[in-house]
Amino acid sequence: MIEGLSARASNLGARVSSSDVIHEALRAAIVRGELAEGLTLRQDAIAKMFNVSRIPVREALKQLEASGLVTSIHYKGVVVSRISIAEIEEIFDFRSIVEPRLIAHAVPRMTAQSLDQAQRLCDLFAQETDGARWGDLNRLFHAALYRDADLPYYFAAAGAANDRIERYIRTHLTLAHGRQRAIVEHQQIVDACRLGDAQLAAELTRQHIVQASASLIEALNPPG
Amino acid sequence: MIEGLSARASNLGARVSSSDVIHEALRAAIVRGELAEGLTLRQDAIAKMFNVSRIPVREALKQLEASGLVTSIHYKGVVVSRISIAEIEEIFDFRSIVEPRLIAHAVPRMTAQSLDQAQRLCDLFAQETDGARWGDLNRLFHAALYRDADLPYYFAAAGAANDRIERYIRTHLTLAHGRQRAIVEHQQIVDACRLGDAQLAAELTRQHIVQASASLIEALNPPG
DNA sequence: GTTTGCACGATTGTATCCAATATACAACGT
DNA sequence: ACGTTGTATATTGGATACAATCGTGCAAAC
Repeated sequence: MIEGLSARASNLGARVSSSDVIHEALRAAIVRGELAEGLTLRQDAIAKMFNVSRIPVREALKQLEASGLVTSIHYKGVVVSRISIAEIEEIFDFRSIVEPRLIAHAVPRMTAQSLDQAQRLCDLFAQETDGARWGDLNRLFHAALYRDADLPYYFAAAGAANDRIERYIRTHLTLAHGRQRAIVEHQQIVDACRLGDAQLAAELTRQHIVQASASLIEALNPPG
Repeated sequence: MIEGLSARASNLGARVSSSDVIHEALRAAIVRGELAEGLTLRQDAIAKMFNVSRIPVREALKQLEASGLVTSIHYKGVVVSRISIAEIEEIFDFRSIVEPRLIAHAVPRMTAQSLDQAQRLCDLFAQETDGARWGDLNRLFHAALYRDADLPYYFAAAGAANDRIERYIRTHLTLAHGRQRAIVEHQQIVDACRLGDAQLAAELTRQHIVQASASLIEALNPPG
């Protein structure tokens, strides 16, 4: 009788609050570099965009503040966090010890399905011509490799670290040199996973991150 | 002329909002285990305690949610996050790779003043008779060792990881065995720092964390 | 010309109020 | 007795309204 409904049923209880929607939208925009560093985010303007009051906007901003993507100044507003070159280096360094641990743990647990998906994302990344998509595909690729690690805290920590520097990774990937190198290194990592060599996969991941950091820092540093 | 004021000047712009005060109070209470896991936090009750409306309370709760200390369920409320033994192990493991990096970086930068303070906290920890203070002193001790590393992202990451498990560290420290061992290991770490041996300090820190994890997990696991 | 005081608008912080939803329990039929 | 339905209450999510504060421009004073 009512079983026919189940296909159309949705989990209404899982409906997200406005503040969560706004939080995610702002997060994505900041991470992708669509909102420049130092930009002040006006509560009223955001509220109007989403057609809500300022209350959920403020809650979203508090969440962003907790993850460090914005900084708030009393009675002045919140601004998209600035990040120094030293901090970028530090966060890359952080990734270089966290992500190898993730992939090393993931390799022995990796299903053929996950491996296929990683390979597919690897190929898509190599073939994609739209520069705006490279950042997304890069992130999806890495996430696919780490998912089977079953280390939620590490996974979240790596994600948070990525959020802080993804902007720069994106610009890095637009440099022909950086992207070519990433394509090669991604394939090497996938191959190591396919071989089941966790140590190799970890070391390649570490080098991949260190390389990216070095070449990005070089590009960012004022020539002289 | 006006330079004499600088010592008395305070950053008025940094005046905290109600929501920040509430956030910090809740955070401290959860971290110390004064608010049990699974407890639902009623906005109204908290608002009355602080004599404010529910708005700043909700903002504080959103911040806590972002750092994982509470989980929110739509239209039901926020509850103090439960944490599984597997997660506790994972977070200890995370600390065991992050904190050695911090101390290794700190050692060559450590001032005599920091070293003295670490030694003082180490002694205070060993002498303190009030069990409720052990957790605070333990945390202050570790923070003192990491401060000079000048790695704000690592420092914050270690702090966040600690927040999630500090409750359990506290119970661990109330076990005579755990505390005695911590006292010895703390002194060894300080000694390594005084010698300027970054590698040794890092390795001792790693072992300190691994030991604590093992003994705590053993205590938590249902006997059988 | 520079500095000081002040009024005004813009913006944030918070209180109060309303709507949406969950939970507990009573009423009811079988 | 048992499960179902209706209803009251508690609680959250969000809108509106107001207070506190900041920034700016402008005029007055020196």
